[in-house]
Amino acid sequence: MKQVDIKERRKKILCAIVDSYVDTAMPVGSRAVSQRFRCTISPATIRNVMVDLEEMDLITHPHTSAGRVPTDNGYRFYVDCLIEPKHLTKEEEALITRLINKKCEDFESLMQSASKAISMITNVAGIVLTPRLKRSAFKHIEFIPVDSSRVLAVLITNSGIVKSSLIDLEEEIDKAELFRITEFLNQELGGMFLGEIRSYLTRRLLEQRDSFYAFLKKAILMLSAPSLLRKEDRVYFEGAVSLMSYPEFKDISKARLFLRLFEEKKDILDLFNEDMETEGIKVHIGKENTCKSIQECSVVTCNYKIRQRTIGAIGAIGPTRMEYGKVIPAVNYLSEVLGKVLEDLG
Amino acid sequence: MKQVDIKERRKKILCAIVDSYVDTAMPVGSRAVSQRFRCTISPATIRNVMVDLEEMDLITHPHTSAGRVPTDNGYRFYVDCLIEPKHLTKEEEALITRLINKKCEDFESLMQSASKAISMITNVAGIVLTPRLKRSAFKHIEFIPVDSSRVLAVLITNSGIVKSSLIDLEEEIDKAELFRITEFLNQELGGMFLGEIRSYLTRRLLEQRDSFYAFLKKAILMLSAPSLLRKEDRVYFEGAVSLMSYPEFKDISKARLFLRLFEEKKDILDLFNEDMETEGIKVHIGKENTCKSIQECSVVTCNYKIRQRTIGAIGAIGPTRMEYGKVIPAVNYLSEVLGKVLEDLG
DNA sequence: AATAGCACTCTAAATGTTAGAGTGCTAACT
DNA sequence: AGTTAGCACTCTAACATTTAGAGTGCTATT
Repeated sequence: MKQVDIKERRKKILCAIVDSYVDTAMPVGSRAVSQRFRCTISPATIRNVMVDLEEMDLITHPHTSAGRVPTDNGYRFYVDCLIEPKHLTKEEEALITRLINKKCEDFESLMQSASKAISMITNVAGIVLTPRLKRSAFKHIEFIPVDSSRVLAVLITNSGIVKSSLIDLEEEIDKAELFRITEFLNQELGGMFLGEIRSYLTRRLLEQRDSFYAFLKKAILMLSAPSLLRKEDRVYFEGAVSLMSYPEFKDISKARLFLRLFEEKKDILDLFNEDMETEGIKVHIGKENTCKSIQECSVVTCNYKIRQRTIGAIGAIGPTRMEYGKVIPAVNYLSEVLGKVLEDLG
Repeated sequence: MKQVDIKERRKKILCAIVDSYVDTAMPVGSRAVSQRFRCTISPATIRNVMVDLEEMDLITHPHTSAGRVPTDNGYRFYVDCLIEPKHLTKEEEALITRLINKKCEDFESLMQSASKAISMITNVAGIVLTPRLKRSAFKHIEFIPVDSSRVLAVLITNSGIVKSSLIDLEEEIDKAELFRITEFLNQELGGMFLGEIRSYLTRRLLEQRDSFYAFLKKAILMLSAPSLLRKEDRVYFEGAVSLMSYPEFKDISKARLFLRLFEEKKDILDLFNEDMETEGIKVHIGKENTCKSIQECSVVTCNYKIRQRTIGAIGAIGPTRMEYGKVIPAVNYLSEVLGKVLEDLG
């Protein structure tokens, strides 16, 4: 019973330290914590608890005579056990709907608005990955002859992505055949996930022979433009610049390290692609990140879906000292909104 | 005669100061300049000339006991009179061709490679504006029925841009009519500049009557999707992060001011759009820029063309202390290359 | 267990000091 | 004349020194 009580207080004090540090970015002294509890606990007592928390590697000392700062472990504990999922305010939800709806007819602006919305609400950088092409479903394809030997393939998916790719056939185009191929593909592939199309068609090819074999082979060829089915995903990244005013980045070399993510988005892509495999909110704190350039940052990600199927991911990134209680519900809420809007669009 | 001689030397000394400052970012002392001339001129003499140059507002003093630094006027004079247009080295040209050709099948990557190429060669940030839609020529349009009342319009231009836009017709689609409209538009508009299409069709509309009037009106309606003919241009911006290692940006607030361009690209767009009106290289130095966030930067821009017609602009941006002698030919060369590649693509 | 008191530690800001880079001026030289 | 050498002077940047105060850890007390 007493034990539980102690633990409870430790939690409260840790919570106070994290909250205060997140708010002010200054190491938190025992006096400051005491005041947070309206002086119901004296600084000396708090100091004792602080020593315990420090032994548990939940907080540290920058130096002897400084206040305490949460460690990565401290944040982890805070995120896992201490914050209850807060909800967004009505105003915040309204802001999101406004931002998203204003631009929802155009795919690019939609992605941009979504990442901007995250960044505005959380005060950290917002990230949105375009729906993964492989996970999108085939809706329609059309081939538009451009000149005597070149064709523009236009692919429409259920996630609202329209991909086009110029295909050089290196021979005269037979319009009738082009038409038959189009008909065939649209009939055959409707609703299929793009990632499966290639193997499906190759399988079909093995079963066929003679005249239909040649036809099918040509159809496959038409889909093989590199940018059509396996185009790399894009990353929309907003609000990173305003992060630069955080004291964490007052050292320009740290700022640069972080901003590099901007130009070299592969690390982000890898991280998000992996997180996409599992359901719901994921939080990566500081050193938990394998990627070195964000080991003083935290990343919050969430998958988003179209018709129950995960198709992409969104997230937020900022210094470990971020308002997890706000960031997590914001990312969560936006993943739902984005899924819905894309569903309507597709 | 003597007068001319003096002026000639002033020029040489200014040139030395600019070159040295561009190279080292340190205020240039009389001794350093003297050494640049292999001590053929003594520091004392140079000091005298420096006083003259300072009176002409071509150089300044950060403080009494510091070396000299070029003013905006100094750079202006340097750019206008002192550097002769250097050519790119073979290696640099090769690098450009390599970067560009690797990605030229895909429009987006082409733009990105072009701006990256500028940034790599000049060591400042590279900027590429997508071809302005209004200045591009109509090549082909296709309407793909998506569901009972919605159609996807796909527009192909001569600059390789493929724009698509979902159109909600709010009534059942008559396939035959859709086909006739497509035929009509493709026949009628081929080669026309997109900026002229709207007014052309409206003019035609006034001449017509009865059945054809209704037909034409519907055709116009089909082209009126907001993102189809008047979609805003995109800005590709590469290398800004590596600029951050310049001493000019060691002050984080200056860095932020500059990076804001990244997220808010309107200023860039305005500047480039204006420069696009005139032919060839334009250089804006420091305070010459109306936009406040780049008043300690210089911008070098150049239009690029398809079939003799200006269609977009590219450029470079960095601190006023940039290697103009390298940046100018690089931007110039890339504008030519980009035009040619786009011509082949379209 | 909780608290008050006190000596101790460490930082950050303020102040002082110094070396050296660079100028401006004057007088001498060509 | 224009050019140069010499020298006193200025200013900064870097380093050392001092000091106030925030915060701790420990011990004695309640």
